[in-house]
Amino acid sequence: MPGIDISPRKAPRQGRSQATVDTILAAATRVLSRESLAGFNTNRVAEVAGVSVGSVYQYFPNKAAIVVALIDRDHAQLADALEALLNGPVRGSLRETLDDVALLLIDQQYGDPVYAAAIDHEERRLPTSAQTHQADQRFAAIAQALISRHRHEISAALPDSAPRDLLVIARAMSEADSGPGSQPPKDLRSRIVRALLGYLVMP
Amino acid sequence: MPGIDISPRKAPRQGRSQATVDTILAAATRVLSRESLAGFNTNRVAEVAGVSVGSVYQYFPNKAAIVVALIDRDHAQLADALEALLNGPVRGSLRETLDDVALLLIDQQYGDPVYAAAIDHEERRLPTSAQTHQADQRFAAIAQALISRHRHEISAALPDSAPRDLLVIARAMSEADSGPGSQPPKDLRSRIVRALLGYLVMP
DNA sequence: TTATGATGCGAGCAAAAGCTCAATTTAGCT
DNA sequence: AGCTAAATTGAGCTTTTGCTCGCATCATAA
Repeated sequence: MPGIDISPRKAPRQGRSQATVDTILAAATRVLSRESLAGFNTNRVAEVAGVSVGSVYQYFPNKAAIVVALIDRDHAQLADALEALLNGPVRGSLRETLDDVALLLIDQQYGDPVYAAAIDHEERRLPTSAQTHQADQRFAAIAQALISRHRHEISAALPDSAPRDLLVIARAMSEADSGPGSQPPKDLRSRIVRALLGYLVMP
Repeated sequence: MPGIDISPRKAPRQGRSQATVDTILAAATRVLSRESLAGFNTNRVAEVAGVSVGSVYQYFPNKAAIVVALIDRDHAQLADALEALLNGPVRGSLRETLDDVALLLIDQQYGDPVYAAAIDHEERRLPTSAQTHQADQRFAAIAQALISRHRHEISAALPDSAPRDLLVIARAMSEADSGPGSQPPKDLRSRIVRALLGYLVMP
């Protein structure tokens, strides 16, 4: 089995085809949200999108590529939100900033739990696109900026992989046991802050 | 689709059938280890085990049940190892104990990375068996014991879900980017300890 | 208008894989 | 030996689903 090739088949040139691509991605989101991964197949996506399967495969070489496109979109959105947070007008303490970050991640996870769980799941299995790599670098830079800004409150002997560790910890805690329709535990936000802050200030 | 039923089909009564069950589980482990989830199917498991598919379905109602059996086995082994650690003759400081715990988790993850990744992946998707629930309770008790024993070094205002958080954090960090054949980063162990200890001592 | 390429269609092919079941063999017991 | 139930077999049924391809339609420019 020669890996999964997710390189795009063709780029949309006319306006209507771009609209088709958007419709397909929106439909894919809806299918994942309503029927989870179990109900996610290309025929169903086409049906919900109101286009034919042929059109789907005009722009996506295979099923995986659709999901990767969703992953990339979500990553970019999250990176945007985090950057807006860090570069925004109000700059609070380290704890306040981590609190905001935690809220962002929780919202993303619990806003559409079934969809988020499906995406999380597929993220581990699918090949990483160039855009995914790009988003990862943005995440690392964001964490690095946060660390630099508050270095006086933070352990001097921080591991090199601290940025990545922070993301891993925060995401894992957000994802842990978020079943369909469940509300986030009231103390989840403070627990995430505890973990992140604890990691950072440990001497 | 009424969820996945993994209740056992029949219990082996004779010695040879117990051996068959063991052989099937061993084969399933090998298939996951060598060919990952992509190559994991019931026909292949039967082939590697040297039995017929029919025999597989004599004891496992469906493919998922095979994986759940592996998950339960691994959880039980891990809980055994952790209990041995905590109840063992040598009782070190909190940091030393966490260091041992981290080593255990890393060994489990990197000893057979492809297998471990596959199991981790399926764990999120499959229904939890009674045994899984039992193992979870053992994990919680282990963490609780650890916390009680070192409560003088630990924040008094620890969240109720601290035991679960510790496990989530430690496992997520162990699992993060362990590709096939890769060695664990030299500092992974200390980073896990940093995260756990940081979470526990945060005031 | 007409030529050309882009876009869209959808029936259906082909492969994969989960699982069944009627027939057969083996083990344990009297 | 003879009987019964447990255990095993494996060809193949059935369903699912990713994906193709020949044809139709639409947009744009000359």
